[in-house]
Amino acid sequence: MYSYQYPHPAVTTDCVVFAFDGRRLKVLLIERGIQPFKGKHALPGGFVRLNESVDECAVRELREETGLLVERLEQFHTFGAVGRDPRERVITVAYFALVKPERVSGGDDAAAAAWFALDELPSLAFDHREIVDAALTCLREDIHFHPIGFELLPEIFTLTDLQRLYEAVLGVSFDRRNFDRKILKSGLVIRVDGQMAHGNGGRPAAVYRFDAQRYNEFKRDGFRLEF
Amino acid sequence: MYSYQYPHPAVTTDCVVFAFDGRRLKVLLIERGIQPFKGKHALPGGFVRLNESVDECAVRELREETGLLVERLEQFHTFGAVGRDPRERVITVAYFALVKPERVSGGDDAAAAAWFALDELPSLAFDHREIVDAALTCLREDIHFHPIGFELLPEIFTLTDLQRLYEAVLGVSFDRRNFDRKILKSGLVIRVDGQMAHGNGGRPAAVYRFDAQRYNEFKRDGFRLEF
DNA sequence: GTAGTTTGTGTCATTTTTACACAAAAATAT
DNA sequence: ATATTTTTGTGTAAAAATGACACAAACTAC
Repeated sequence: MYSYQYPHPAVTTDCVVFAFDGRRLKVLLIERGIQPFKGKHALPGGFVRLNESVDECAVRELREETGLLVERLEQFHTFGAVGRDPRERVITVAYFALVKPERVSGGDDAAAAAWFALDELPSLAFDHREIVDAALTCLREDIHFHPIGFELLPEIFTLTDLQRLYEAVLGVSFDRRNFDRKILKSGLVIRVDGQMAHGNGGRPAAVYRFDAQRYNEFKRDGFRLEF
Repeated sequence: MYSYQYPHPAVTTDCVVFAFDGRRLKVLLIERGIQPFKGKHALPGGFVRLNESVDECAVRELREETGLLVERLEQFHTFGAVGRDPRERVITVAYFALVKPERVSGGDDAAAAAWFALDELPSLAFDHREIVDAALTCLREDIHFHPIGFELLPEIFTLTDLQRLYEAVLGVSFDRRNFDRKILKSGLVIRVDGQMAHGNGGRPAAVYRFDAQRYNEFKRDGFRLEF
């Protein structure tokens, strides 16, 4: 029993984990094992402990509930409406993460966790649908400033992969030649020699990797990819 | 006495209120009347009540402590490190607001509140310095997408005023003719006829006001002012 | 091998950006 | 009053970025 002179809300973290399967953005959801909303899908998350920072809580809860150990969790909004949890007053700090496709069906012990395409989300517990929508909005703004491909694509990729990612996130489509020109001019990607991407049902494509140094400069100074 | 089965942190809100005096950005601070950090300067803010949303708390606390009733408070980050308050575990949700200069030395009953230039901030209580810095970073990103001049400048203003605002926020300087051309082409401002801005020690300048409709379009669709 | 899919490649017109200088109007100093 | 200082108003030319656009080559699937 923990007593306070004034009433205290509970504080949780929730994580919206995005991945890209080459066509669509996906989100990692768990199935709730307890009431309320037992059996419904929800974002991985849980209560903040007093001896951990909120950021640490987000990382820990995500790992505990899905097996994913994520390098970077980006806090994007805190949801603090009255009544968003039927049990008690709960304020949740929401994070999003980007993971590479290697980890989507990977060896993580994500028994209860599963990926859902953004446009085929099941009904979610609490206000988690609103949280996912807010995360997506945030990602769409972020993509203008941060070269997020680094975190969502495999180590090596084709320019078409990168273009599909941008198109999926922003919901638009680009001219292939103009897109390539812009990306190449930025110096963000480096061509990987002696390798081609086969198996797409067409002419093999040149493969690229991100230039980590240039990538970090962009993260620091801002990156402007405007279409 | 309020008791819980598990320990709960306290949750507060803090507000970074920015104003622009024509030269520099200023921040509204209060002087703490109680321990801890009694006598030190701090951001206006306080504990979230269970019957109000976190957003409502931010508005209420700002009004109670400074007399300012702000139309829009923008939540930008939640600070959740362990030990950031010596009394107990406190997580704070931070907001920022922009106010017009009319309200800076205005009739608000802001007895204990005072404005400080950003580059002359006193030492602050808690981690509030870090919060101010984060707010400024956020404002610098925001200015690229939102025509914040509407909220920081008086109803009518000169293009030089607007340019000084951008220069103060971003810490750079622009060519006057190129700046004017870009602003005018955007259609964001409308010239106010029959009035000139005298008293600046030079040739009188044409005065402008924001086009509210165009302003709202920009807020919805995004606004790109790149220099 | 045939059809279908995907990649690689370049140019031109338009738009946008950047750099840059001097005269006019007012305030200030003498 | 007069001179000096400060601030505003105005245009152009070169460079860079953007957007539109088509066809041949390399592979896969059948």
